[in-house]
Amino acid sequence: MPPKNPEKNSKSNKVSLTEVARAAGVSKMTASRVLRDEGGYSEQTRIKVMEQVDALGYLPNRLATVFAGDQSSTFIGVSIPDLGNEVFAQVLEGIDRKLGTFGYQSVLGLTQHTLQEEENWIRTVLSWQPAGLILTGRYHSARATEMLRNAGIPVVEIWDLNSSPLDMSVGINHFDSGFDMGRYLVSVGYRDIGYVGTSHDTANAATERLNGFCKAVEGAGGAVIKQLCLHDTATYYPGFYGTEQLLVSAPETECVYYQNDAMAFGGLQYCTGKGLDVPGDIGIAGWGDLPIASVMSKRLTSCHVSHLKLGQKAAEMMMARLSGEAVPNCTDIGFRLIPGSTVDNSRH
Amino acid sequence: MPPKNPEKNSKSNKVSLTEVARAAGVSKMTASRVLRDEGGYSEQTRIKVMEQVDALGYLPNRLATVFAGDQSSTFIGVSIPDLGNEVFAQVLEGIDRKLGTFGYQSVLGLTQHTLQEEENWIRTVLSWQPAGLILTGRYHSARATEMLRNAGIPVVEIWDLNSSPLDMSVGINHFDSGFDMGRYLVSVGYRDIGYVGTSHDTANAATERLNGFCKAVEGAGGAVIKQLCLHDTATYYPGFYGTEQLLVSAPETECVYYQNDAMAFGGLQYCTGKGLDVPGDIGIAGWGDLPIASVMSKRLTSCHVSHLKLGQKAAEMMMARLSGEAVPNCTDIGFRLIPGSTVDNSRH
DNA sequence: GGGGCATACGTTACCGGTAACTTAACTCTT
DNA sequence: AAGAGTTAAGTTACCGGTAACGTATGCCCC
Repeated sequence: MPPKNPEKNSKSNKVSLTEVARAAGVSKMTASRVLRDEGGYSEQTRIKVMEQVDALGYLPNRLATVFAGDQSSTFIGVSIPDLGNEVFAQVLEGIDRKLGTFGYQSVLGLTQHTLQEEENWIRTVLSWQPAGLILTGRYHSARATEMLRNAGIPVVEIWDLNSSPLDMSVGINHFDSGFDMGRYLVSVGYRDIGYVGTSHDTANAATERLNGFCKAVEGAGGAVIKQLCLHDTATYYPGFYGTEQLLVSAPETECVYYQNDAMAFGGLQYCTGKGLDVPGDIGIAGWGDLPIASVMSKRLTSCHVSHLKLGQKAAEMMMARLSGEAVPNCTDIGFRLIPGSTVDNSRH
Repeated sequence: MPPKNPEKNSKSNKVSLTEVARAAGVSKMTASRVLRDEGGYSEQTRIKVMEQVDALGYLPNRLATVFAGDQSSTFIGVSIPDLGNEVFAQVLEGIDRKLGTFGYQSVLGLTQHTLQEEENWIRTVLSWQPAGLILTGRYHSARATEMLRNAGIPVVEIWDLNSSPLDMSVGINHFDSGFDMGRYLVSVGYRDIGYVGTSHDTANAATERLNGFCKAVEGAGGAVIKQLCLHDTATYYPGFYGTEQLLVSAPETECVYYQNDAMAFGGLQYCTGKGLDVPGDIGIAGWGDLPIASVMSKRLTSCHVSHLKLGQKAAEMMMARLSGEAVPNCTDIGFRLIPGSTVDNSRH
């Protein structure tokens, strides 16, 4: 199995159509017609060819077909920032499952939230002639944008809703989702509010949520008294220690908004561990509505987005476009604020 | 951007090496040499070619190179059961990140824990001439096994340690990990023990953990009084309601072993919600050691496996093999029992 | 009974690169 | 000054399929 002996092994066990045809005593064109069920051959010939296909274990080389330009590939390049964040794993699951039902494959790229990584990946994946690309985020480097335009293949930008996408876009309006949460928290009576998130080297959806959040809070008479942007990943433990940092530097904080549910959950655990009552002493709100919420006795105040559906929708739009259907270039899958019980809605 | 007009669009904006060469006034062989930095051309020529590469936005077509058989592809097919399970997402993250550092790409396949899905995916992905495959699990259909042998490419089987793998294997011994937990639970004094997991249509690692667990428990004088195998996914909520079912049908249960941490966490939440003291009234043990454990005040009794490292190791073994290095065909990355505080180790 | 027309093939060319070989123009020897 | 070696190219063939076209039968029907 190891390719120890390149010159011997490189072609040794790969059976080509030519070999099948020779074994069956027909031309490779006839064998090709049989395999593609194209007609123009006798039943006898079909049987002869299929016998050899089975006997030799022939597997077609799709590279050759695509390369020859007779059809496009069934690759869809999919870029995702990271899979440590459960929501992105769900998105990818939705994408790949849906693509699979159409006989397409995901070629994965983890871009670690950086445009340079994304650009490098785009360059590589385009060289494999994918049928289309699904990219997380609306921001791309100038070179990436140029390559995408030149590629002439469908592109779906997911996550951030993008009213003027490169091609197609599906997601939610993160500014609005932050805004709604800000308005909600102030409406139930919070004034001094903190934020705990992580910093990235580039504008992203979390930043837009924060922007929307701040605008709503300040517009409604509250104040975002402290914004903590950790140089860390947006998971449980940074939420935990970030909350400690926040409460040390701003002990008057009445409520904390987190970049996502994992961080919020870390914060919740920090607070209860310190003997603080949530939401009596402090309110906690996250974003994303993790599956773990389904078993929590205290429902986390959050914002629900169907990540699986988002992925599925992206894949569906891609497939529709590839089959020539008209596709709206911008699809909002919506979100739903979850009041939960980690903020106190009876402060008034 | 949409491929509306097939005959016009199919080739329209894809610049080939021939066009670059013509524009630069050289033969395509010379252009090829420049792009591969092969030498045998003047500095003047190099500049002329590179100018045209930039001007025309030329991207090489790797399909052609691989197809011509001059080098192997940089695709690695990666099959994963599902991404809803956080541990598999971590494995995939480890794989893809490591592959990325070598310039390789993952072609994903979500096999939903079924051998038939896996077989179908293997057939398809092999037609793309991947450089190698990384498969989750040691069980494959007969046809899949045959295709894998014929393919003549490296294969890494991950997750279950496999002493006689198809080619290479990396993972842990799940039987032993279940065995250790069984022995531990009996050693601290539990006798009537329950199990909550999910059922699959095929033998898998969770089944082996259960087998090891039962053997240890029974060998040490305890009893697995009830095994609940839900027809559901192995996540939080099934752990929650599965625990209810278990405790209704076997109220004498002193301790519950779960298929994984997500289910165990669901069970923990069910028990505390019902006013049961954990571990005072009932013990709870899981498997996998989820990241969320880092913020829990009560550490879940579990079994730690470095899933990210598992993925990285799999990718490293693949890369080592592809570069011709000798690779041990079986690598145990080990596990570590986490006593935690959801079982009572002072019952004696 | 010969022209028209399916049917069942075979032949050729091509996709975009690269290996292997060839060629033309220099440079350097002896 | 002729032969050898080097440099910078160009030419040809090939990978594994498929589109487009060519061709040899057999059959029917006026």
